[in-house]
Amino acid sequence: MKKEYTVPANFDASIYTSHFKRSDVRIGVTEAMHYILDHIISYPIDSEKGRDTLDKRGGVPIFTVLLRKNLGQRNADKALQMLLRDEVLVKKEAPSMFKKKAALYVLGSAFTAGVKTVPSHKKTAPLQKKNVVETVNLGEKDSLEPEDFIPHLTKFLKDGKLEINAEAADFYIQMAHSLILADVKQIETTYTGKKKKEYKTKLLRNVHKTFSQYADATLRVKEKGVTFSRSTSNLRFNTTLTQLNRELRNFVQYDGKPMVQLDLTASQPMLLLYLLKSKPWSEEGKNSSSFLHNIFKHLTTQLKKKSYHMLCTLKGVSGLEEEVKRFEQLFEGDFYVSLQKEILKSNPHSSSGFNTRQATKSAVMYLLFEEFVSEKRSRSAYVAFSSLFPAITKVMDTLKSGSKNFLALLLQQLESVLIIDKITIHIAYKFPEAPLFTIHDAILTTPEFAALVKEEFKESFTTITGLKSQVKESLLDGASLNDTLEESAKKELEKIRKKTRKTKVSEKQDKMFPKLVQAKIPSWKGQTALTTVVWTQAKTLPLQKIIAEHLNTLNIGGTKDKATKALPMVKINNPLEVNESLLKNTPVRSGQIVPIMGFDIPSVEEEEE
DNA sequence: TCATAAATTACAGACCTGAC
DNA sequence: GTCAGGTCTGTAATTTATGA
Repeated sequence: MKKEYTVPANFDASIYTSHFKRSDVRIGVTEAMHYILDHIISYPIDSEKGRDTLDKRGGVPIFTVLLRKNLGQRNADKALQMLLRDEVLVKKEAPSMFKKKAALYVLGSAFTAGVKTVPSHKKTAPLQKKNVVETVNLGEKDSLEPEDFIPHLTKFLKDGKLEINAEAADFYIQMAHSLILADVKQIETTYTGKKKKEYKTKLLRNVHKTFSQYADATLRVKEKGVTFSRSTSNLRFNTTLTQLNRELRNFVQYDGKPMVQLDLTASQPMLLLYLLKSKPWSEEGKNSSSFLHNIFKHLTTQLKKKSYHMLCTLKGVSGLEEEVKRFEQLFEGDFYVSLQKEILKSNPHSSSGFNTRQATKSAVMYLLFEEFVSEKRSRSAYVAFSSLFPAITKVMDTLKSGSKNFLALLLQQLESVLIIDKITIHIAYKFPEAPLFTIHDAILTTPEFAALVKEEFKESFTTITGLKSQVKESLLDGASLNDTLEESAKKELEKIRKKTRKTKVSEKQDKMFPKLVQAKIPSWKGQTALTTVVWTQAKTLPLQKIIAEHLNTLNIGGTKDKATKALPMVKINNPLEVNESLLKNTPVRSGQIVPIMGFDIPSVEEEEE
């Protein structure tokens, strides 16, 4: 608690506060001004490092939330406002600094000559930042400009020929949706009575939500076109395609033709094998200039914490050669099936986690990317794998020991460089006509080039890594999806049920859509109507269609009761349509409050009609 | 587990309102 | 004019989707 404040010598608070009639306000605001100025002048108090940081930032941060807490909202706001108005303080324009929770301030140029002290009246806590995010990454996020580096991929994304068959996708979504709705009605739960009804209602809401998200995704591709960027951390090339739901990917077309997806089978284990055979941590590795060694070197210097220790441990692992040979043999057949057999052979009792091919695949992902320390080492998947491949497990553990994302990043960078900067460049050179797209470890092209690209994919993978690979080919065709529709719908429902089970059924019933009970429409006729925030909230509702339709029928002074009635079920996909008709037909004046939501989510019974 | 991007929600900060 | 509370808007934070 300070007894006095340090303020600029020529600062006189009474100029700013004398017009306040109430003395407590005068004192409060004066105190606040002094407090703020003192904070600016005597910051940083201690270390050299603090001073450096201050220089770098070019101003003193003030967290408004703390200022208000310490001084009271009114005093803090008024004081800051007046100090800024007369340029006693100047706010630094520094976008995104402190994640917008604080702004940077410096003294105005007229107030930098000398300081004086003034007494403190209140016992006010210093402006500590302890509860607020202290360390903020001030480094700029430098994004690679993909078109400069990988024109062989971006040119197909930019030529406007990549599109999604939105009608077909929408039809598929609706089919799946209705199938799921039918299934939901037959669901038997352990819940009874009211709880059962609640569960189903909630489940239905999630179903609606999920499908409205899917519908949005197709619309996005159609309206916004494709977007792409390349990550600096894992070097992956992210595009609209990588974000798209797996099923919806079947409706993507290039130049009116469907796509063929060429997948590297068991790509992550394969890359692990490549890593284990190359041993970039060994002495020979140090001098090699292959891309794998470069990536490894670069990553170890980047995440250098404990990396020296890590390298020593890696060199000390014995018996690796023999294990890698055994590991490589698994790739002769289907890797996951072979691994599953091996594990079940040696560990017939702890078979859980390796029952099916799919389970084995998940288990492998888990083993690759989870960090196993202390009690986690007793988990069955880890026990089973490590008894079969102790040296490989040791290597993996060591790689994760410095930073737990090391192995994940390493494999992802390997995969990206291999696919994007090596293989696809090679293919593009050989077949310049072939459209090429990537989804991380998969390459997509059109059917007429599929065979050529597939062969080249395999061949250049082998040339670069020295490993034999298998490439799985699948035609992405919306029509063939209908055969597996029921199955997909079941899977989707399972996913949604899992999500629904996570939260307790009875929770949040009354808080479903709290913000939508009332909404203010800022202006109308040619001006902005629904704000984006209100709209995003409105359109996520399962009953999105109702809201806009309903607004159209509303008169001035419409009540919540009126709004609750007449709720037609009309599907509206495009928010813009709704906005426009809202402007034309809704007789509301600027700033008027109109009820948007005044109804509950229909229960299962009501839905049946 | 790891990664990224988009959607969605929460909240800061400025401004507004009506009683006093 | 203040006070106590509100709205509005843009952005940070979180969630949810994708990938492995």
